[in-house]
Amino acid sequence: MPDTAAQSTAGNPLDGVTSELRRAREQFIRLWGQMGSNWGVPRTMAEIHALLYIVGEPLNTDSVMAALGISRGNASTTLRSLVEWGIISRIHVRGDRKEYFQAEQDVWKLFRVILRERKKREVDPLLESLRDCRDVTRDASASHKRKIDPQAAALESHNARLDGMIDFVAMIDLISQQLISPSSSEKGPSGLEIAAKLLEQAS
Amino acid sequence: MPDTAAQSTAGNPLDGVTSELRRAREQFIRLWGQMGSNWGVPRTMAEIHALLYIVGEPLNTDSVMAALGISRGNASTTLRSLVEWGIISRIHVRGDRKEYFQAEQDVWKLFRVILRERKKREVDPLLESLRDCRDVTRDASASHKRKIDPQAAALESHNARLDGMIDFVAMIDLISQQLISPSSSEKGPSGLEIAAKLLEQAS
DNA sequence: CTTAATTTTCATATTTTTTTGAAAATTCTG
DNA sequence: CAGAATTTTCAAAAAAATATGAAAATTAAG
Repeated sequence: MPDTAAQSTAGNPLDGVTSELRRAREQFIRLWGQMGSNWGVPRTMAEIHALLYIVGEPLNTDSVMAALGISRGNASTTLRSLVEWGIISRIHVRGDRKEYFQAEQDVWKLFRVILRERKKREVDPLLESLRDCRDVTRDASASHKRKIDPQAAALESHNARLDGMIDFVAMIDLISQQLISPSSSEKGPSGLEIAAKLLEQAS
Repeated sequence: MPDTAAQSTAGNPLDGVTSELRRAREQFIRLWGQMGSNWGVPRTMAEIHALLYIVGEPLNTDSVMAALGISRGNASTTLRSLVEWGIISRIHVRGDRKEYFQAEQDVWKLFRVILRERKKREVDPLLESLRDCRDVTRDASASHKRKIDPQAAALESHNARLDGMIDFVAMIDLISQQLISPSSSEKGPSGLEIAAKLLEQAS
């Protein structure tokens, strides 16, 4: 018997519930998967997360395979990746040798985790690279300025644009830091506080 | 002669400048393209935007093709898409029949445009779909509560989770609206004001 | 209206991303 | 430690996303 979801005997968490509940779960999973691919997250990754979030309780690999109709390799790889992102956690169920996975249930915490990871993996490296890029024309600008070089103006405005972009990304970086910072995560609804702050000026 | 960038006779805006400037431009374009694909934007789309942003002046389709080494079809389609997003604009140069394109130079404006479009295209439909999804189990919940149904608890917690997610997305939606709103865009550095507000609480 | 320049379209090709599944590695269990 | 259950790996396959380029459509100019 090939090791695929179709033939698996593991319980499919989308079975054994009322048809409305099942339909709602499937719809949510589809939605979340779609949204993921809009934002550069592999569909299956988003779908597994959606499944674990909406089912609420820990599931093992076979259940995930059965619920989403995906292969063991795919499930294994994607689950691991989700664990690495800190979006789901491994759970050990007493009396069962299989590993279980469960999703963070606090949506604001989830948001903060994703923000932290994307900042670390994408924004920080981008900022560093942008600064390296800025350095390419730093000395050139000085040397051209002394002569009355025809390229000087182009160099000036190029640097201004690059600085504009760097300042912007640095600001995004700083804001992310604020949203991620422990003070935001330890006490209270946290993310909501920040949101409220932002919305104050609506008046 | 095939209609490709390699054989094009149009001026490549990455030529005819000092080697530092050229290198800086190419590096920036690569970076921005990479960042784009991290966030679900086709690499070429991000690269064209990067090119127009960093060169600063309007370029025609042939120049874009030459600079990035892409086909006419690709350039045409992607430029159009960027115009539809409101990220670049068409420019007509007197005495030249060709169309030129130029990128918004204010990074905060660019940010607001992208936010507006992603909200319109992705967040708003998502929210609507999530609410539809919520409706699937709205009546069910009521009818099951009356009997002492074993599914009632599952339904309850499912609805709670879905509501949590909906509230979150609604909040994101509201914040986006604030950042996009005319009051943010008409007077002053705008985006910066909001950022400052966010960072106040750092103390 | 005709002609030539320019832009758009879209079937096909290419590239990139994602998935599969069986073998290998690992981890429990007795 | 042996054996079985479980998880991971990764080469190959499939699917999805992007790009090409030549033909068709459009647009400006004479």
